Parts: sequence; C-alpha cells; structure tokens
Amino acid sequence: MGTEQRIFEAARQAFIEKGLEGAKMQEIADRAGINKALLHYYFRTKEKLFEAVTKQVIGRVFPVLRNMLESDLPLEEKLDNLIDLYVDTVSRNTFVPLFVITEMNKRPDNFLANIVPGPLPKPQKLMQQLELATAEGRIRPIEPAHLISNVLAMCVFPFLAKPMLCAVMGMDHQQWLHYVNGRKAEVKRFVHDALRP
Amino acid sequence: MGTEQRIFEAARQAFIEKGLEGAKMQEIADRAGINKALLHYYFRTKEKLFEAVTKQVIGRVFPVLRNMLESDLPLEEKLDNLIDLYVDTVSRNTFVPLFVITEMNKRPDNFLANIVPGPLPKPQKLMQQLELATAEGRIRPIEPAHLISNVLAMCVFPFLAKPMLCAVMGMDHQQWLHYVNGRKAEVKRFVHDALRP
DNA sequence: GTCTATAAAGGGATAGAC
DNA sequence: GTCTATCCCTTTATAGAC
Repeated sequence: MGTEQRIFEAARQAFIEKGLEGAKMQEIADRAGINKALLHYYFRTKEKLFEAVTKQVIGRVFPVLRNMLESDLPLEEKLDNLIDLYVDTVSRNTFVPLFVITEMNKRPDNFLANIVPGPLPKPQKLMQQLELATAEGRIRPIEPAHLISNVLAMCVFPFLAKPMLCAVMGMDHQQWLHYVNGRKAEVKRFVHDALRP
Repeated sequence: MGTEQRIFEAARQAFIEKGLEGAKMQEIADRAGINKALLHYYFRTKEKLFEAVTKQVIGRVFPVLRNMLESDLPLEEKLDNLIDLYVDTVSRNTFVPLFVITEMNKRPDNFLANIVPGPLPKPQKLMQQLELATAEGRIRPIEPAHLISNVLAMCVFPFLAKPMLCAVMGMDHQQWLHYVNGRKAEVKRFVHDALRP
C-alpha cells in the first residue's frame, strides 16, 4: 500500500472516530507511520484531506441504495436483501453511519452539491412495485418514503443507540449479542407484518 | 436569568451544534454576552462546562423513557404517547439526538457511570404488559428490546437522516413537510399492524 | 463578579536539507 | 518523496485591576 493510501486510511479512521476538529494532524501522521509534513505534501490542508475522506465514505452509501431501489428483484426480496446488507454492515461498524449522519447535517448544502456521487437513486422502480403490490392486494397502501425510512431506521438506529438501549433495557453483553443475532429476522418479520393488507 | 445560566445556555447551544472541539470558548462567551474569563470563573475548564451540558442534555432523555416504561397506561396507549412525544420533540430539534448519540458512543463508559441520572428505567412493567397482551392474543409475541428499538428508531432516525432521505427519494421541502405531517400516524399504524397476531 | 491583558500550550502549515 | 526544524496563528487558561 502506497504512502498516499496509508495516509488516507489513517485519516479515514481518525476522522470517523473523532470528527474534523477532534482528529489532529499529528495523530493521523502517527497512525500512517509517517511525518506530519507529508500529510501536507499529499493533501495540502486538513480541510482537503477531510473532504477526500468524506466523499469516499458517503459515496459508498448511495450506490448500495441505488442498486436496491433500481434492481429488478421482487419487492419482498428487495427489502429482505436491504435489511441483511444494512444490519450486517452497520453492526460491524457503528461509527461510519454516525459520521455520515453528522456530516450530512452539519453541512447539508455541501453534502448535496459536492459529496453525493453521480446520479441520484431513482425511486420510480420501487414506487411502481409498491403500486402494483398494492393493487394486487399483496400489501396495504404506504408511501414509499415512509416505508424506506422505516426499514433503514430499524436497521441502523439500534446500533447508534446501543448504549442507551442497553441501559434502558438493562441488557448486558450477552443479551446484546442475542438481540443482534435475532435482529435481521425480527426486522424482516416486522416489516412484512406491517405491510399485510 | 443569571450569568451562570446564560453561560450554560450559550454553551448548550454551541456544543450541540458543533461538538466539544468544534465549539470555541470565545464563541460561547459571545453568545452569552460576557467575557471569556467569566466562563472560567464559573466553570473552571472547557471540559467541565461540556460535562455539565452533557449531563443536562442526556439527563432529560431518560426520565421520558422511564415515565413511559413504568406508567400504568394500557400498552397501546403507551406506545402511541411515546410516538407522539418523540416525533414532536425530535422534529423540532434534530441536533439534540445527534449530540446524545455521539456522546454516548464516544465515551460509553463515562456515559453509564456519570451521565445517566438516578435509577435506570425498569422495563418489567412493559414486559408484563407485553406478556399479558400476547397471552390474550391481542398481539404477536415479540421481545421487548426489539419492540422498543423499532419504535424509537422510526421516531428518531428519519430526522437524523433527512438529507439522505430527501436526496434518495427526490423530496423537496414541500414533500418533506408532507412526510413529517403524516409521520406520527404512519408510525402508529406500522407498529400496530406489525403487532397483530 | 466582571473586565483587560497576557501567559502558555497546541496545532496547522511551510522552508529547506537530503 | 521524506524528513527536521520552525513559524505563527488560534485557543485555553490565568493574573490582576476595578
């Protein structure tokens, strides 16, 4: 792995853990095993380094959603795949969604203008499938935005809120693992049942 | 409002918007309409000021959940009240839950030891109600942790993810207001339907 | 209690040797 | 490309007058 790549990876970890102001250039240099001056040689300023990281991290979120929304899979399969994918990904890496959400909200203008890569996902395909499934009586009517946000919420939020959830429910580590272990099946069932006509 | 209170309010706003490292003491002093030195007179250090804010902000979250979990209301009413309360609160103030979640995850040890106020909520009451409702055939069996996390997720997450949701679904401001307007009813219905036996 | 002035440390950025 | 040394601005924190 080249120097630039090592720097980028070090910066990625540091910024995701501590944010723009929280992560220090010295720390990033240490993690990369190089000198502070080299950071500036490759990325000029801290802001530019941060922007590079932001673009890459946020840029990976959208293609996943795009693939899901625009694929030709049947509706039910599509939702199940999305749930599997997001619960697996987020459970292994809580700080990435937290980073994405923080950045989106701190600079929403910059987010839309410079960060989101390429064409936006087109929800038309999903909307057609929902309309068809509704017309056929397979599901109850629901607005696509509500459905999508419900599914994403149940996949992502519990891992963001883990400390609170454990505290409120009095869960220890074992119980948390049990919870995570059953999470995908539970969300699938919850969504499936909620959509029954 | 006394000086200490004005400082605290200014710090609260600044820290919630920009985080510990992002907010500067000078900015807090300006917001409070006083001098930088006074911040240290009242709160010694930035860390202590931040901790005071953190305790207050996070401390307000738990009593709400406690009241809900331990109240004597019927199960369905309890859930509906929780949904009303959280959607209303979060929709008016997105950055508070983001602040709470960030702090919880950055220092989970400190969170449990020093931040959570008083006795933890006891979920026994809710668990009894769930068991009873299940036994009576009013709802399907579901683990309390899954139910609570599903409800909280659907109330809170969409407001955290608003920029992404708007981008992915191609929603403009009008459509967002429409979405928010129907949110409470939609979540209630979703939960209600998902729990049908 | 509140201010001005200033110390002390931290951290981003650059110059210049190799 | 990579390093050492250093500049210099920002920011936290304190001293001391009022």
